[in-house]
Parts: sequence; C-alpha cells; structure tokens
Amino acid sequence: MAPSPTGHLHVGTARTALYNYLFAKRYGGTFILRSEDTDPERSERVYEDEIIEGLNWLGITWDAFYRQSERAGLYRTYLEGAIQKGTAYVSEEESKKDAGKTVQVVRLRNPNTTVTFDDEIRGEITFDTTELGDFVIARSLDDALYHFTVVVDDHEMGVTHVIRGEDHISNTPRQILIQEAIGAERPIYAHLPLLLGADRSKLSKRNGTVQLSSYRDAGYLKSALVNYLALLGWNPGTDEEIFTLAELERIFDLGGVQKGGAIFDIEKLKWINKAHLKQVDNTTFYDTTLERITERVRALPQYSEERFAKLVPLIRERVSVAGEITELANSGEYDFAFAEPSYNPTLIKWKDDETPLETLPRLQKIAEIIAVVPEGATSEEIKSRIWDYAVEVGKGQVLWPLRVVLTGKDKSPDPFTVISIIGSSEAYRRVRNACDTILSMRD
RNA sequence: GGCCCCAUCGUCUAACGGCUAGGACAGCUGGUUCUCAUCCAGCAAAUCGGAGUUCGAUUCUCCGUGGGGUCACCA
Repeated sequence: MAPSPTGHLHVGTARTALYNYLFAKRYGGTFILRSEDTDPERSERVYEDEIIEGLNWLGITWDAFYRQSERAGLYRTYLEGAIQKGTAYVSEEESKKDAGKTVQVVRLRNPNTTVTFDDEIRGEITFDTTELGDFVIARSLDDALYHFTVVVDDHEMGVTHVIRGEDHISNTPRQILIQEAIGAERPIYAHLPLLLGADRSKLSKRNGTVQLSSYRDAGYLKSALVNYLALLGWNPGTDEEIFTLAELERIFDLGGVQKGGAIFDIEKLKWINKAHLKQVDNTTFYDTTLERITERVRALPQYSEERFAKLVPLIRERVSVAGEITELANSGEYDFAFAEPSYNPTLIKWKDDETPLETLPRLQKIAEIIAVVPEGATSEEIKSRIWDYAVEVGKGQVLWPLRVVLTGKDKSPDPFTVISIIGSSEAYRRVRNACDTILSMRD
C-alpha cells in the first residue's frame, strides 16, 4: 500500500489499504506501507502521521514501512543504470516549472510498443504506449518522479501484488515500460473499483464526506467502518453482512471484488454501525454516552448520575451512531429525564375533540395510583400498577396523556420506563402539576 | 476529444449458459402495549438497447448508448 501524504486520509485510501491488508493476511503475505512523498511541494509529514494513525485506528497493521524521500540515492543508481543501458536519457530543455530556466530532466526511451497486462480483477488490458512518448521519469538524477520510484521500490522490495484504485489503470503501461527499462519483473496487478459519490463520480469532498477522521469523529465504530468498507466492492459469496476484521482476514479474496464503482451509502454504514453497536458492552456504551451527551443536558436541574445511568439503555436502543447522541441531546430529546417538561396543554388530549377538562379526571386517577408506587420501582412494577386501569378506560386514553405530562413530547419512550427513570415522586409531581395547569386554565 | 475501464431493483450485491432473477439497506403496509424506538411479517422495486452464437443468454461475441477514470518536470 503506497499512499502519498498530500492530504487527509481518504476513506478510499483506507479501503485500498484494507484490501491490501486483508489479502496479505489471507495468503500469509507481507504488507508494506510506503509513503510516496517524492513531491516536496505537496507532501507534508502531518498527513503521513494522519495516514498512519488512521490505519492503525482501523486495526490495519503493516510488516514494513518505507518513506520514498529517504531513498533518493537508490533511485539515482537505477536512473544511472538505465541511462547507461540507453533505456533512458538526459534531456536538456526549458523548465516547465520556471519558464526561461534550462534544466536536465531524465526521459524514458519509449520503445513504442503495445503493452498488455493481466489484471486480477479485469482480465487483459491492452495499451498502445506510442502516445506516451518519451515521458519524463526524473526532474534530475536526484529527483526521481512517481512512476520511476514506484517501479524501483516494487522491484527492490519484492512486491508481488499491486492492489490499487482503478484510477491507476492508465498509469500501469508507463510503469511496465519502466520495469522493462530497468530489468524489473512485473508484479500482479489488481485494480479496484472506485468509491463513488451520490453523483456517481469519484468520491471527493465535492460530493461527500471523504476524511476517515470525520467518520471517527461522528462516532462510527472502527469495526463498522472496516466491515462496510470491505463490503463496498467486494462480496463474501454468502448472505452474511456483518463481519469483524479477524473474520475478514480469513475469508477475503480478490475473486469477490467487483468491477464497477460503488456509491458510498451512508445509510447502509449506519445500519452496519448499529449492528456493531449491539456487540459493544454496556460499560463502554455508558462511557461513550457520557462523552457524547452535552453540557447543557448535564446542567439541567434534576441531572444526576443515577438518572443518567437509567437513561443510557434507552438511548442505546434508539441510536445507530454515537454522534446522534449529541444531536438528540442538543435538540432536547433527553431533557424529560432531568427537568420538568414544558409543553402545550392541548397536546394532552387523546382525541381531537377532547378538551383538557375531560382528560383531567383520568390524570387525577393516575396521580392517585402513582402516589403509592415505591420510589425505586422498576418499569414492570409500575406497569402492573397502572395497566388494569389503562385497559379498563382505554389504553390510549390513559397512556397518551400520562406520557405527555411526563415528557412534554408527542414521541417518547413509554410512560412506565419514564417513571422508572425519574422516580415515582417526581412523576407524581409532574402529573399533579398538569392537573393544576388544567384547572387554572378553566378560570 | 484520444486512450482505458465499467453496466442486475433508488443503493450495495447474488445467480456451473437452464426454477416465479435471490439477499441486504433505504421506502411503504401491517402486527408486537398509546406515541417513538426495537423486533416480526408482508409489499413494491432491476438484468441499458440492438444484432449474433445456442434448444435456451443476466451470463458468451459484436455494435450502439450511457456512466466513470485518465491524459504533469503531481501522486
């Protein structure tokens, strides 16, 4: 895997690295990470750090690491060898970078042949290399360019398989020509389909979120990202869709790789993340929730660790990505647990034509029931006390207004669970207050 | 535009040349304790077009169309 540290770690780069890693693991090969930082103007160490950190976060590890900027001497040796053999030559010409200045670039002597290579994923691909001309392979003897350094390194490092994005297909004939010029063997190529944005063009900042770190920041689990990225463009040959990295290491195969590009679908990622979230243990999820819940919620008048702990399981059932916890917390979704709700009294009515005054007797009856519920009762115990009355009068008649006065919302967890979180005395207060409000409206 | 790659539901995909083209996400409907969520059940949804090979084509060949990639003294 040979990324260039010229920008943030792209999810497409992460997927390519993952496929390389899985392929190496599956067949007991060696996975090399090579930082292609030969362009000093575009390469930055912070990006290299980000790539390393990001891949490690995903659980992708390598057996060897190289940095091309530290291998200029090696490239020079090969450059001189090629010039000596006459397969490359020094050409004195006007610099394209600074006009007017004369420089000595190294060009490949193009034999102008037809190059055919066998792609593991696509089969035979043929190019006429004539149109390539005598392309430049080095700015100077000490400044080799990408195509040349790649070929030298693959040769020196004994690379057998080059698994990379489809956007490199057109680079392959150039690199094959260089291989032949320096007498290097040809590796096996496998060109992966591209990751696409919703507009079907190559996934980029224009048409989607591309930074791996933004998914991590949004709270996606690394295991879910690995799982989704593996499945985007590859299928295991079964209907199974949830995999761990360790499982993928055992079953990944280039044969299951797709030819066509795949749109990055955030909805499916969310679904996979939710599936992985189910595997997370309660303590970890508790900590995650604590991290993601906002200060505003923690500052609510009735906030306590006890109530928070009781709220967590309920949050767990309702989010697919940790970042949603922050969103929901900000929108006031969890306020009912830590503060008396405020709401429009007309929301209390069960039927459209019902007046609050007609609802009142039922709330008063519920208040009587709740008054004798012990403080630490479970939702099941609470339910058993209210249930008979609810069935007798009509479930919606009782449960809807109760839930509204407890949470202030038309959509929320069921009232029994809510009472078990806030406690029966607080629940009693909220119901009583609602009754008082209704009575005061009459005047 | 030249060259190269690709083409099955909206999306990700399955289908030795051979069942009503299967699964998943999303969508819709219904059920599970009032709403939400979960879970369950169900519905809808695709082989780009045209020739050819064949008893038979999603699958093989050709042409067309469409989409994408790439055309640096970047990687």
